[in-house]
Amino acid sequence: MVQGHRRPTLETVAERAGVSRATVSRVVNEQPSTPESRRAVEAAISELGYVPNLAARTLVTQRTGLIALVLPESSTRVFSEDQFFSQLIQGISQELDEADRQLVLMLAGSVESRQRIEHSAQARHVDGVMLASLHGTNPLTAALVRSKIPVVSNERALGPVEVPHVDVDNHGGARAAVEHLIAAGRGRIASITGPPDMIAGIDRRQGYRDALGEAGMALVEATGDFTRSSGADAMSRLLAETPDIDAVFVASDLMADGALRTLQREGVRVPDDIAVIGFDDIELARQTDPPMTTVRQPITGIGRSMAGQLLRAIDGQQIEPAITLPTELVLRASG
Amino acid sequence: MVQGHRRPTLETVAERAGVSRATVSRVVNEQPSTPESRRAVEAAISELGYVPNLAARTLVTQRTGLIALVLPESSTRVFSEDQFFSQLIQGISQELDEADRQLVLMLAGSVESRQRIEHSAQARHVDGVMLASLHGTNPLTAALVRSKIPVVSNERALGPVEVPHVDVDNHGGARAAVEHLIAAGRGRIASITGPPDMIAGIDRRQGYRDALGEAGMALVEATGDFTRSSGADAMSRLLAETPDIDAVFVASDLMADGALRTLQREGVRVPDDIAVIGFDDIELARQTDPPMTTVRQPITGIGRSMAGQLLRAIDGQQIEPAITLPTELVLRASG
DNA sequence: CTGAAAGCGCTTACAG
DNA sequence: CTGAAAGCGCTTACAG
Repeated sequence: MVQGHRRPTLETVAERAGVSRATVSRVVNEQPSTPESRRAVEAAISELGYVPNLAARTLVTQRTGLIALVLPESSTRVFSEDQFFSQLIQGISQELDEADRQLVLMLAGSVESRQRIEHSAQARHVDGVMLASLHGTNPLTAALVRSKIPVVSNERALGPVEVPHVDVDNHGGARAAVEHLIAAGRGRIASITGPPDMIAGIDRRQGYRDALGEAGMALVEATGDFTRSSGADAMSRLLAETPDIDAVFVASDLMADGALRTLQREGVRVPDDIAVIGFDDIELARQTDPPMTTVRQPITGIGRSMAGQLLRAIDGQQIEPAITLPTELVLRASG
Repeated sequence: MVQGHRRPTLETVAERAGVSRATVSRVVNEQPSTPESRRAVEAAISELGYVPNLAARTLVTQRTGLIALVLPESSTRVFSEDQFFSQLIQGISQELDEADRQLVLMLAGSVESRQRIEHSAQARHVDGVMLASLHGTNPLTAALVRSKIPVVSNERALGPVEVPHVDVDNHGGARAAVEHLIAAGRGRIASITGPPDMIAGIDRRQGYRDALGEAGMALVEATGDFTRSSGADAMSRLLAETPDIDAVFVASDLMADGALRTLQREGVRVPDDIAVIGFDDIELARQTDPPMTTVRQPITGIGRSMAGQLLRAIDGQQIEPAITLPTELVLRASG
């Protein structure tokens, strides 16, 4: 491969191969051509080290090959220890890799960054946008939907705008966890809930409430924000206010780890005195003491599915307005 | 703002404002123009909702405004609970936001993805590349340096290639931690080290060795891979093989958390029986029981500095081949 | 300061 | 299947 002073263009390759630019373009884009010209072009390409210029291609095709993932930078969750976003990105990457698309990460922390993202979408700097855990009230969601760029979210929107989404059965998962506790004979079941302005917080709480309601049992709730320390604090409050509880359903594994640490410090035995069940099944759940019973959600699968849906939407296909992936109760020692 | 059927172009704006395309371009790019034409153009822009086409601009300026961050997807660290990458990204984003550049995330897991990244760099799909914790032997590093695209790494390369980097004083930080243990009267100090093929693992281990060597004390080492479970396992081995140790310097907070869990399970008191010091000072360090003494490294600062250096390199400026940021021993209860 | 014009590097009907 | 030509939407010397 010869390195010239400047990058070779289609023109250079055409000259070398003795064909027209159009023919080179067709070979590059794998369109029909005679074996001879294909061979000549391919030889020229590798001799010159030709790589197509993305900008030029984008200018005519109106496709950038870039897919944005918008994350709420300011959220305590993104940059907490929670593995949710890491796993989500992993799933998304797998799918985009296969489609030869490039992931672009955009953090929607400040007002300015939100405007930049909105701007990027309007200018079609990217072909489509994935929204992850933006609170439903975030103005960005509505703005993107309005701009008509293909969008997929990882949860249903809270506000009036409709946005296609891929989510898990938060309600059913929470309900299954609580029903398991009831079946195990637990009589006073509390819950450490997630933020009341996030779907994951709302739906899991509702699952807890519905399960207890059907059993005619009383609600005992403490609110957290999906961080470990909020779980630890919530557990302390529960212990102080309702010392007779014998089980806790915690809306995330990280909060459950915090709760377990509080219980351990207070000398409360798990699960003998109080059973604990988390939600997520991140790696941490296998490493707590005792290992954590939890509701597994297929985070990587959400990522793959979101990316797949978005790719189809960009392709002009009709996509389902909502996909709900199943959860699964994983029994370990804590509850 | 009027929404036409298709996006407005410079041409449309020029017509509406009654000036030439060149004048519109100059106003958009904040070049000198008379107040009157500026006003007319700005009015037309907002009426039409004009947003410049990135591809067209890139085609002529040869700048994309995109900056890549390449992460080793396969590494256990990226998608572990370790907050290192999250914080690094946060720092990078702050800096890029200010410069109005867009971050593009590229995961270098598979051979194919590495080739795609190399390809992207050659094709100048991005203006520059940041490398984070790619093992020095990774062929990608050399390939990028060869392609002459501006590159900055978060650690010095292990192989023969030189790459500008921003790192922390791993050696000095480790040394300070161990010297603190010695000064506190600990007589048999072990270390749980990081991977021997990563700079952070190598340098922190050397800092431990040098501090012990000067004090004439014997080395007691167990190797981990920066994950929590590897820290727990290494601690178990140390306890079994050298039960007389009274302190451990652990090369990362996450491994130190694993070690603390092992000690707690084994009924070993911290710091009374064994003192523990970690490295990183991520949020977790404040939440362990007891709270962790650790070596703080300014991860967000590394990100900002990397991005800053890269931006300067892209700008054609000469940048320093190496920047080393200081670490700081944070005293809490564990050691 | 402004406009006419060239050119960035591709793709894609349109003929042949 | 192939080539000549137009065009994607900008920026930027060059005159004036």
